[in-house]
Amino acid sequence: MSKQIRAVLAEDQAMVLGALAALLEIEKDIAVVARARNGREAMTLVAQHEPDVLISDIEMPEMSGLTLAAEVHGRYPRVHIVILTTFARAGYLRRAMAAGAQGYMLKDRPAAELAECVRRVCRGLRVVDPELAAEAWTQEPDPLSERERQILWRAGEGKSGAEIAVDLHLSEGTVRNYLSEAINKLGAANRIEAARLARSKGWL
Amino acid sequence: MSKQIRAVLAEDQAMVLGALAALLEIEKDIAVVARARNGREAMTLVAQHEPDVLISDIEMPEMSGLTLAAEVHGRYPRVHIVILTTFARAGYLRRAMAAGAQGYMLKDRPAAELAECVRRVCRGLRVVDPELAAEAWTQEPDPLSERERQILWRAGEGKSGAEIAVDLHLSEGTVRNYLSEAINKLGAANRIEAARLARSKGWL
DNA sequence: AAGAACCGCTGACATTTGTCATGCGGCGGG
DNA sequence: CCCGCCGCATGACAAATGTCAGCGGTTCTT
Repeated sequence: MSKQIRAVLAEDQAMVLGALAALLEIEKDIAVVARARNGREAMTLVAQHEPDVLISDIEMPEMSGLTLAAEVHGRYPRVHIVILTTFARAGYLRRAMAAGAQGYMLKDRPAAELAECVRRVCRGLRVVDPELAAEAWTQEPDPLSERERQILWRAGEGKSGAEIAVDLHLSEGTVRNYLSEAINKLGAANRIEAARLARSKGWL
Repeated sequence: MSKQIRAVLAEDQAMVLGALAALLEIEKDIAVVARARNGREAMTLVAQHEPDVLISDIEMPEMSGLTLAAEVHGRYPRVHIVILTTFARAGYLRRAMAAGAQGYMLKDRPAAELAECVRRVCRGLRVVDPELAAEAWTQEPDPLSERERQILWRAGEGKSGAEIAVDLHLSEGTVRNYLSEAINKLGAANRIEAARLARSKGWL
């Protein structure tokens, strides 16, 4: 029997952080050696403890889990990284893998899978939600142009065509054209649906 | 020493659900007798177990935690209710209290507070985040009628007037009127802004 | 029974949004 | 050089959205 797996946990919601730690502590072969509430704190704690694995959320204040993953992977390549997030977005998965993460877990999955995922990752395996992985390969990359992105973003915030035009120094007609194009590319029925769709794919 | 506190837990993210359960199970005086992943399931399980306390998230599929709270409070007034959510919104708090909840906890708070909150609530006390409570008194109350809420919600999802009309068995004109009224009440420029505003205040 | 307060409906109207065809100037590659 | 592409623009039109005034029916008050 090998030694315990030493884990650092990063998650911005304190209650969830504590709960996840409790969940992992149930496992006799895993020990949570430190807890962080944002990316910067996590970086420090990883440096201090050089754990076997870092389990991190993505959307955190100070430093995103993706940035954190990249930095940790660069400086401490022997620390395995598991991203644990709410968002099943192909774009996030792509970036996580590029940042050197070995695992990408969804908070939607049964609690039991977390410990199992940690173990596998520490044995050098990759663990990715199969459905999401499939989607990441299938999914065409972001079809939006930069302009379309800017415009769709503002539209999603409730701005009118006129306001967006002023914002970006464009004519109102042009804004309508871009919006129409974006709606069409995304197969949506109107700007709102288009914005929601793009957001859900991680393109906004 | 009295008997263990029996709790039902409702939370849509399975991993968080499991983790919170693990967190509570650490306490010797609390037992999680059932776990639900949405409001409807929770309702059934409360009926089956008639627990001492129901701990529920707000934003869940099938049935919102607020609706759930109201139903449970109506049918099983002896079940204490704690709302556990990410959102520090005065409107949510207000509605939770109106629905008969005794506790309103934020997922931001330290993990240790959860068990303590559960104990207090079971002793008949109310537990509310003090900062949020203060804000709830300051803020003007929800100006939206139930209809306006239903309609604004759907509008915020990108549905057209026609779709909403079918959804709610109303005429399209009526939908437009309600929407106009809501936009006006909220001081917004259009349905999207109105929906965002209402959401941010916890009125949706 | 009269009035007030709602709720849902209609019709008319102005404005915003979505779609299309088309034009203009700059820029890079054959 | 000339072609084609790209970003931005127009104009014209249909459809969706926002605003208003007003109508009938129900329920609650008085």
